[in-house]
Amino acid sequence: MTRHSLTNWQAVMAEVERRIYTREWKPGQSIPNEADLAIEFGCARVTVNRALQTLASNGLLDRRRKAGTRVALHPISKATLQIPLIRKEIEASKKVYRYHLKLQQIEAAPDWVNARFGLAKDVLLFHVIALHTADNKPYVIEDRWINCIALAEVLSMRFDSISANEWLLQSIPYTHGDIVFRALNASIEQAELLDTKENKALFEIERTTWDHDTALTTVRLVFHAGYQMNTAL
Amino acid sequence: MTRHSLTNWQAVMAEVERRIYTREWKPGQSIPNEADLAIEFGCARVTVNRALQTLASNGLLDRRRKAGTRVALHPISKATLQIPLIRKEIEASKKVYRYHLKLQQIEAAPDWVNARFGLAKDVLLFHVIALHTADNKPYVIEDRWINCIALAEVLSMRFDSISANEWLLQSIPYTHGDIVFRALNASIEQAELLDTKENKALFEIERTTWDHDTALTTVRLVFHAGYQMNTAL
DNA sequence: TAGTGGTCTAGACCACAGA
DNA sequence: CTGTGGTCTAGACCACTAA
Repeated sequence: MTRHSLTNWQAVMAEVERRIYTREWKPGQSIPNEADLAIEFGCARVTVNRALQTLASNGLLDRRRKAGTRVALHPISKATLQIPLIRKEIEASKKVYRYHLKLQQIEAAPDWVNARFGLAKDVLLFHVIALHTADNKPYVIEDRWINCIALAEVLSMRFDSISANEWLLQSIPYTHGDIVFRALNASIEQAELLDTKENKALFEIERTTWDHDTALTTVRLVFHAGYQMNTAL
Repeated sequence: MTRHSLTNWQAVMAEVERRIYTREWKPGQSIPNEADLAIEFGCARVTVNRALQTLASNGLLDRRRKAGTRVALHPISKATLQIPLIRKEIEASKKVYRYHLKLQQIEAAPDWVNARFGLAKDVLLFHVIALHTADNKPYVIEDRWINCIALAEVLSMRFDSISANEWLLQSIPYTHGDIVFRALNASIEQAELLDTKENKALFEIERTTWDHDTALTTVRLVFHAGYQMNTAL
C-alpha cells in the first residue's frame, strides 16, 4: 500500500518483519536485544525500540524485560474496525443518505436495556427508533435507548431531522463503550422495515457507551439483509 | 482498568483527554502546539508528541503539519478485534475443546472461492471441513479451502488430529489478510452440525490470507446459534 | 516561506523479572 | 544482582502544508 519513502524506524520494522516472515527468526526464538540491533542497523536504540514496540503491539513479537524479545508463537491477529457515523458510511459509498424517524417517546425499557444500564425495572427512558436508507433502500434500523436521567438535554430534542446517532456522537462525550456483534432472525416488524422476509438472517451491532460508571445510551443497529462488515488483518 | 502509576507521557495523554472530555477543548478547536504544551507540562516535546500521537491514532485528535492539532469533529470510533485461535478462544472460557474432521479432499472449488483466489474455474484445491466443539457442544464449523499450488506442503497433511486452522497459523507466514463478517440462514447441513434448526440466523466470519498477491487460504467460520463477538471501544 | 508536527540522536535513569 | 526493555531529555534537522 504505502509507496512512500520509509522513515528510519519503519525501515527497521520492515527489516525485522522480513526476518520473521522469511523464518530467519523463527516463532518462539529470541532476537538480539535492542542495543545490539541498534548497532547492527546503525541507529539509536530508541529507533529500534519504536520499531519493536510497534511490532509487539501488532502481536508479532513478545517482549519482556530481562527475558528479551521473542517472535510470537501464536500471532494473535488483530483487526481494527472503523466505526463511522452511519451517514458517513453511506455517503462514502456514494449513495444518497436519508433518515426516517419512526418513533420517539419516553417509556419503560425492556429487561435487556435495564440490565445493560443497571437501572431499576420501571425507570422511564428515552426511546428512539429510526430507519437509515441508502439510495432509498433500507440500510439499517436504529433502535436506541437514552439515559435521560444522566442526559437531561435529550428531553428537549426532536430527532426528526438529525439522527440520535449523529447528535449523540457529536454532542455527548463518553469515556468508553462496548460492542457486541451477532446474527438474528428478522422479526415481522424488522422484516417490514428492511424490506425482507420474516426470519431472514440479519447482522446486528449492539453498542453501549459510558461516562465512567454511568451508561449513557445503548443502541441496536439491525442491518439490511446482505450487509457485510469488512476489515483488514 | 489500569491501576498502575502513569508514565509521564500517559499522564500528559490523560490530561489532554480530560480537557477534551470536559469540553475545555471543544470538537474542532485547535489546541496549543507541542512546544507550548511541553513548557506547560514541564516535559520534553517528544513526551507531548508521544501522547498526542497516541490520541490521534485513537481518533480523538486530528493532526496536520503547519495547521496544528485539533480535537476531532467526528470521533471515528475504532474497535480492535482480537482474532485468536479457535482452540484458545474456547479454552479461555474454561471449556473442553474438541476437534472433529468432517471432510478432507482435493476438489474443484465453488465460484466464490475461485473469485477470492483469482484462479481459473477448474483448478483443484484442498478442501477441509471440520467442527470445533466446546464442552461437547458444537461451537463453529470451519469450511476451508487451501491453495495447494502455493502450499504444496499441505498435500501430505492429515488434519484429523491438528486442525487446519492451527497448522496454518503456526506454520504458514502471511503478509496480510481480509475479513468479512455477516449473518446467514443455516442450511440443513449447517443446522445439523451445529445442533440447531434450518434457517436459524448464524454468525459467520470469512477470512482470506495472502502472501503478497497470492491467496493462501480462505475459510468460512460459521458459529453456533447465539454466538456473539464482543469488543471494547 | 514560515510554522507545525515527525523523526532522530546520545546519553541517562528507572522498573521489572530472570538467574 | 543484573540484563533487558521502558521512558525521558535537550537539541537538532527534516517534511509537509497553510498562508
